[in-house]
Amino acid sequence: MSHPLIAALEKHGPLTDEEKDVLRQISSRVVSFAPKSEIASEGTLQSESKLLIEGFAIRHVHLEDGDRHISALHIPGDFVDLISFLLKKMDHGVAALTPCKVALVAHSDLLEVTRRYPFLTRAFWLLTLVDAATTRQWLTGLGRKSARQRLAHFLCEMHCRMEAIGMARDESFELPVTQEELGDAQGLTTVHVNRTLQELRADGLIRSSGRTIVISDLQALREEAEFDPAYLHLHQQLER
Amino acid sequence: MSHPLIAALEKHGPLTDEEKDVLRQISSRVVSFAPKSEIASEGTLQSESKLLIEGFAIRHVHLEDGDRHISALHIPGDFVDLISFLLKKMDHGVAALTPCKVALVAHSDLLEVTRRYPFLTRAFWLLTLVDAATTRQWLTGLGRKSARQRLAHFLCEMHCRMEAIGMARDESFELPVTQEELGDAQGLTTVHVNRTLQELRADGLIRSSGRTIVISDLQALREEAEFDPAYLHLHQQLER
DNA sequence: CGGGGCATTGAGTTGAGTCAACAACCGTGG
DNA sequence: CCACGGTTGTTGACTCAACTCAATGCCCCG
Repeated sequence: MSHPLIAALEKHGPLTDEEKDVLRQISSRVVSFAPKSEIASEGTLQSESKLLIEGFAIRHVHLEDGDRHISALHIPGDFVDLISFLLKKMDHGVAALTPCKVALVAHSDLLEVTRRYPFLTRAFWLLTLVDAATTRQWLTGLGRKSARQRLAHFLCEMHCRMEAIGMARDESFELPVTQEELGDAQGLTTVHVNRTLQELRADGLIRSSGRTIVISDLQALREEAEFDPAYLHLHQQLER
Repeated sequence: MSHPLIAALEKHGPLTDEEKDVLRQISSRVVSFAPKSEIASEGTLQSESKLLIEGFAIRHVHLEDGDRHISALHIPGDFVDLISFLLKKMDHGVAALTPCKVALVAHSDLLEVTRRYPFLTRAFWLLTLVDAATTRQWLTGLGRKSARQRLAHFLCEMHCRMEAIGMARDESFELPVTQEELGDAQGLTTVHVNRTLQELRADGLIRSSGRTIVISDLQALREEAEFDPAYLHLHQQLER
């Protein structure tokens, strides 16, 4: 397997050998996290950003009444808290959903990169922009779409992203997320998630057994959800 | 009045004279937009980013059923579509709410800046991160807070941001937004916005006449909303 | 083979939406 | 200076998508 960080950035433009070397150097420290453990806690100061190499993680915040909200689901290759490079204090937490392997990238190294490698800098910046675009997409869903549309949209998004990193086979992929977590992400209760998923199954749009999602009718699901993968900017090219 | 772009970036660290010159040069082209006109349209390619100098603007998307969602409200000093520098194709539109003055910053100039001025590059990047943090905050509101809390939170946020650019006097500020627009932003209907605002007024948290908002009890409003201005990162300093 | 997540189901409730008037405000043209 | 029409704000009556509460079933793992 090629280096996940290099792979992620190369989608947006070819890298020089020197740049690749730099990326390998700054991401060589790898640590593991157990499921449910916090990779970066809300309110803390970070001195390194974390690149998810293996496993799934979420970005979440806790409200006073004990409620939780999940604002992102991260998959391998995601730079889960690149934002903490410039916004030192975490305004949300990041937690492992499954066993995770994470590369620690020191902020001091990132600082050096921004001084010397403008192209890499823009590539990193781009990653945070795509992240933000995804958040906006979720926002629109929560603001104006039905539970059914939101879940459909979420499944389309995950399918697309998993496919992009080679973790979807045909129309099926692993989604190690409970219905409770789905609800916390899409602003729904567990009960309602359950019923809505049943509807999607009954209507022949998806099949799912345990953690495996199979999209039976991608076309129809995307129409339901008004899903257009453009916002993921999977093929956005950067100028040198 | 000092230059709005310089003012915005200097909050995060002192700039050199050279850097200030560059900023002045790249933002010297200023154009006007009438209320309701589109500053940048959804789906189009941009070759310049737009800095709002005067007036209010929104970021919005339209859904198939004719519904609209507003994902941001921009005030003077905001770089409304800095993201289009790297994500050329707009995944949302930006429209003027009031008469607006906008500085056009060519993407080619931004590219040059990223090549030569690492500190400015990081400062620009930071702006997009704060923007994203705000979007996440709205997301959490839509996902897990009541209409009342969301509106309270929105008012706290606007108060804070307006104060930061010197456009709030004491606890009052202008908010040239209709109840319909408020609803489109916070995922509510006009009717419900109306009733909820009345509640906030009745409970002595705010007063409002026309476009002027007066926060009567800032402390109480913030508690209601669980508002913590940290996410606005108004004083986040950047290293050189 | 027993306990702890998860998923599912049923029944009753509610925050927010819908629909439909009506009132207040504001700029414009006569 | 006023009448007019369009936009925005307000109200009332009714509906419904999603929530709450409370069981029950299921499956995996030790």
